[in-house]
Amino acid sequence: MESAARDVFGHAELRDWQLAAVSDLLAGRDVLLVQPTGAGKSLAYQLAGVLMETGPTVVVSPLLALQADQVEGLTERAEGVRASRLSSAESAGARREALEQAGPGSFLFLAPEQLAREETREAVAALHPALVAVDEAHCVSSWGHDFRPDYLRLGELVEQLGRPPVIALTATAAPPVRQDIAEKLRLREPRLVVADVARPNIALSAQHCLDERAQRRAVLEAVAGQQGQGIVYTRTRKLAEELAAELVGQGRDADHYHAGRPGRAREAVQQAFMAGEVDVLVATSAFGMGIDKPDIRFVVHAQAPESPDVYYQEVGRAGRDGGPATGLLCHRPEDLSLARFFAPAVPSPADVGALVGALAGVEGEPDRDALREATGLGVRKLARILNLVQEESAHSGADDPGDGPTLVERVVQRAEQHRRMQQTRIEMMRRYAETTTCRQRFLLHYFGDEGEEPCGSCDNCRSGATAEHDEAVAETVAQADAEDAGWTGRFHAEQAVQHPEFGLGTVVEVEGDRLTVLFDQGGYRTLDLPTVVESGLLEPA
DNA sequence: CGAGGCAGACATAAGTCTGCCTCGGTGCCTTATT
Repeated sequence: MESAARDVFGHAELRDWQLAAVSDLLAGRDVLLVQPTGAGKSLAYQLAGVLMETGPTVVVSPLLALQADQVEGLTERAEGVRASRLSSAESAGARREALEQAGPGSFLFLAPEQLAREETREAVAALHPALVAVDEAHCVSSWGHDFRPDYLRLGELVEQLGRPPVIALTATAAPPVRQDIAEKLRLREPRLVVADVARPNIALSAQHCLDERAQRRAVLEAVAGQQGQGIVYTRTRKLAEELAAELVGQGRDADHYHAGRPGRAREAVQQAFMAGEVDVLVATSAFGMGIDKPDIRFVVHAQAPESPDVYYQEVGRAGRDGGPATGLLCHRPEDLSLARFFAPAVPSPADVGALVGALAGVEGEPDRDALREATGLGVRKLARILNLVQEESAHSGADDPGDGPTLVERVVQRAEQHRRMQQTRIEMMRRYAETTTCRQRFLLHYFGDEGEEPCGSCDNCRSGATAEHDEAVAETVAQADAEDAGWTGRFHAEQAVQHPEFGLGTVVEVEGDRLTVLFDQGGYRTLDLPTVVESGLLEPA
């Protein structure tokens, strides 16, 4: 491994986790790798790929532009390594050539939609791939459920490739996202390699705004006080354009980026930002995936995003070089209404029933055109419901038991559960915005890290609010102990618990007389500890 | 879920108010037209 890293990639040394991941893959074991961008995540699958002797490596990657970058980077950096892309943008000739040249040690990049096409999948399977890498694997969880449903099929599709070892890679993933990835990709007892998620050089802060005008003013003032390059994230395209125009009016080199701009303009803006010609990029969530720019000094959110997951991913683009950086969230409660609107809708029992009916008696992979014909559902809705039905069938069978809930009911419940999870993530985002304690620590706990030390650099730590909060918590506990209240010390972070309504869960955080639990069924919930203990609601599982 | 635009009511001038409607983020892919 080390000589291949040196000879092929020019890397003198490998990190321990890279060695561990590669040797697991070579031994045939699946890996789930959670490491920040720039840490050398890609090298793990690339090194394993060149060492595979029986076939090529298939890399599933979400964006065509990202695939192009990866292909280019790999061919340039690695001595004598073949890499190509398979997408709708390639001519028939280029596709044929890519498939013909894909031998052992080479790399084939494609989107999940390509693997979902029978023709492509069969051609790729015939190459007997020795390894599958799923890059930006959080997309499985964040996009699979509604936006790009083929992401949810990856587990099944990879099995049809002969099921070589699979490595899933992502920069950030909270525990339920990790579980979702492992489940949906059908990973087999994967080795979990998780990096320390702390980013101590990013000074976090949040500002509550009373109305839209105050919110804009807060953003513009924050940017005016910043040196170096930065990103302003908005939730709508319109706001991105307006804020960029105002910044230009103030004499800043600003521009805007969103999916509504023509492809060429997007490319040009991104390049200008990477080259340092644009100071402030005002963007929707369209900007960022695959961006590895070390010297972004600030990330300002002009509106609150839909979850701490998304927030940390976006704010985490600041200060990759380890130098000082800031992350400011300008928020109003109304921001989250947009997030609620965007949460995937629960399909109606009638639609689910129509699909379940149309599926009756169908063997193997159903013909989607025929299903659309039979149900009258649109492509997207159909894909979403079909995923839910197949998930539920795989989980507890497609047959309706005599007395239990029917398949249709179970599918609707599954969708409701997913929506509930999403809603509680929104609620956690609200709590982050409004917290009076250390923001870094809040996020670390959310991502499953137990550290108790405050960061010292966020707004709450600097104002003394964290210290005040921690003192009050300690006092509450001390007083309860003095009164022998009986609820202190009963629960701790990471502990498995059971709730009569929400089912199994894991304690995320205990703060004095409140605890936050992540439930499999109910999502994130904050409970009153004395009540919980008194009524015996929560049992250690 | 909430913001913003528009029409119409109200009432007699250019304004407010109400109700109704529409819109809002991420990207593959395919196919038809310039």
